[in-house]
Amino acid sequence: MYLSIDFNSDEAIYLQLCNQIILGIAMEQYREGDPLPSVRQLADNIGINMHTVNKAYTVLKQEGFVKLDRRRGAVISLDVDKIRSIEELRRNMQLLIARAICKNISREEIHQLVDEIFLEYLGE
Amino acid sequence: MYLSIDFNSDEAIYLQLCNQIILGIAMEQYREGDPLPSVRQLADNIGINMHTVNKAYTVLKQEGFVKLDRRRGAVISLDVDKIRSIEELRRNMQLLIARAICKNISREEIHQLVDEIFLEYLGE
DNA sequence: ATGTTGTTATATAAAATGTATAACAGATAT
DNA sequence: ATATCTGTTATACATTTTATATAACAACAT
Repeated sequence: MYLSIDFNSDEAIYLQLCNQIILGIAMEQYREGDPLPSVRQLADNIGINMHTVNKAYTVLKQEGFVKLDRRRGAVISLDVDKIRSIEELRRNMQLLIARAICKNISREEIHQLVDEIFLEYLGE
Repeated sequence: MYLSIDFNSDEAIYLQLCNQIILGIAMEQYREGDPLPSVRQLADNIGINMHTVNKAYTVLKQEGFVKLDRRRGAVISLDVDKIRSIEELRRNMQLLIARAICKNISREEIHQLVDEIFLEYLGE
């Protein structure tokens, strides 16, 4: 479990946690059913407060990446609401592509970037 | 100048302004050299504070989308630092794609989405 | 001169973020 | 049973971010 937090980042700690865990799932470091560290363990490990980790886990639960269980703690559990996910992806992608167009980045360059990232994640 | 602000959004007003203006540039509603409304005009128009608009304009300047001029106000002016822009795009795209993979969205579906958005923006 | 720019300063209020303790109920292992 | 581990909830506090409210300034246009 390699979670590196940048305390000087302008990004909130709990969001950094969310993003890195989602990256870990995408890169198949974590799989369905795998447990995450308990909020107290992870907080101690990183050197932050328990509630910051708890907030990250709560967001991940809300967004359908983990389930929280009093017995086993936080467990990777993917709830795939594909329609909703694509809607959200489209909204965010629109903003990224708008910025890209303003910076003279072409459609082809974006396609290539997408392929590179998929290769990096899945070797696909 | 259609700028619609959602006051109930969790997204900060000045960021909504930034994003909509960048969308406007990408969709070629605004072109290089076009003036934006003055901070006071736009603030009055929307019904928000002058400084909120000023912050949006300052961020847009910082990110190379406009130049600010005491004479003419804010003017669309694209500073294209392509290398830096691609780095930023890659970082953000990595997060989007990680989320997409977790939600069983395929590489092909993302390519299609990119094409749809380009069509929407540029008819390209 | 008057009015418009962006800019800067100060002050205030609300919300978001992160920390610090503490306690609770459910589950597990001994 | 007891101790220990879960997530959960509550309270309190400090800091930062966000947004507003006034006010004034220098540069420029008419």
